[in-house]
Amino acid sequence: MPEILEAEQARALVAAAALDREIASVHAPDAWFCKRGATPTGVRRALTGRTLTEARRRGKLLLVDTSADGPVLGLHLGMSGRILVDGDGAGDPLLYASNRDEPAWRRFGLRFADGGTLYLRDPRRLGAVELDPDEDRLGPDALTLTRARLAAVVTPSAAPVKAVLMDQSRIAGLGNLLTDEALWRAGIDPARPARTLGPDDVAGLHRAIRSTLRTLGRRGGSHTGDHMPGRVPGAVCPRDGAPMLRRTVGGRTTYSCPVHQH
DNA sequence: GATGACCTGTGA
DNA sequence: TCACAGGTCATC
Repeated sequence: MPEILEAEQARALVAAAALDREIASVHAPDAWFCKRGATPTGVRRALTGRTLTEARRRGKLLLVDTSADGPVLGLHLGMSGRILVDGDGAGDPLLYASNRDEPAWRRFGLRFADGGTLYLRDPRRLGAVELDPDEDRLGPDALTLTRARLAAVVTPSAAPVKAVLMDQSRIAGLGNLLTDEALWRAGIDPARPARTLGPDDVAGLHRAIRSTLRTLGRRGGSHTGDHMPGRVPGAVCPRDGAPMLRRTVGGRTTYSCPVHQH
C-alpha cells in the first residue's frame, strides 16, 4: 500500500520532527531487514552519534542524509511499513496493515539522546533498511513526471501500459493502486500495449497521473481514489456502473472498467 | 517481460 | 485452513 504518497508523508514527518537530534542508539533487531549489504552492526556503527540532516525521497524510497559525512540512510516501507516519530505516525493508516503498536513489528529504529524515537513499523516485514542506496536504480520521481518523459517511457514498450507505469526503474513511485486509478481516470485499458498509445493518449494519461497524485495526496493517501469502490469482486464502475473487470496485469491484481477504458 | 518467492496479518 | 494483499528481486 505505501506508494509514493505515503512515502512522501513519511518524508515530511521525518523532515519536520526527526532532524538535528543526536542518535543515541540504533535498534536493528532483524538482520534480514537490512538489505543490499547492510548489517545491524554496520548500521549501528554508521549512525550512532550522528544526526539526521535532511529527508529526501525518490519514488517510494526514503533517503535520509546524516551528519559528519555519514552515510545516506535508505528506508523502504515495503507494503505495510509506517514511520513513527516519538510514537506518532504518518502515512497509510490501515487498509491491509494493522495499526497496533506491536513491539515485534519495529523492524528498525533510532533512539535519540533527548529520549525520543523514530521507528519503522512493518508487520509484513517486506520493507528494508540500507546504507548509501543506489538512487539511480530508480527512474524520475512520479511527482515531477513530465509529459515528455512519460512519452519517452511509454512509446517504445510493447508491455502492458500498466507494467510500464509500475516499473520503478522507468518511473519511480507508482504502485498498484495509483496506477489503476490513473488509468481508470484516463480511460485507458491497463493491458493495452504501451506503444499503441498515441500522443493524445499520452497527454491524457499524463493529466490523469497528475490529477491522481494531487487529489489523492490532498485526501490523504493511495487508497482514497475514486476508483477504490470498484476494487471489490462484483463491484461496478464508480463512473458508469458497468461491472468491473478483475484480471492480473503486469503481475498484479487489476480492476478496470470494460466500458470506458480502452 | 512474465512468473514465482519472499513474509505475515487478515478475513472468509 | 487457505487465499490474498503487495513492492521488489531472482529466475526463467
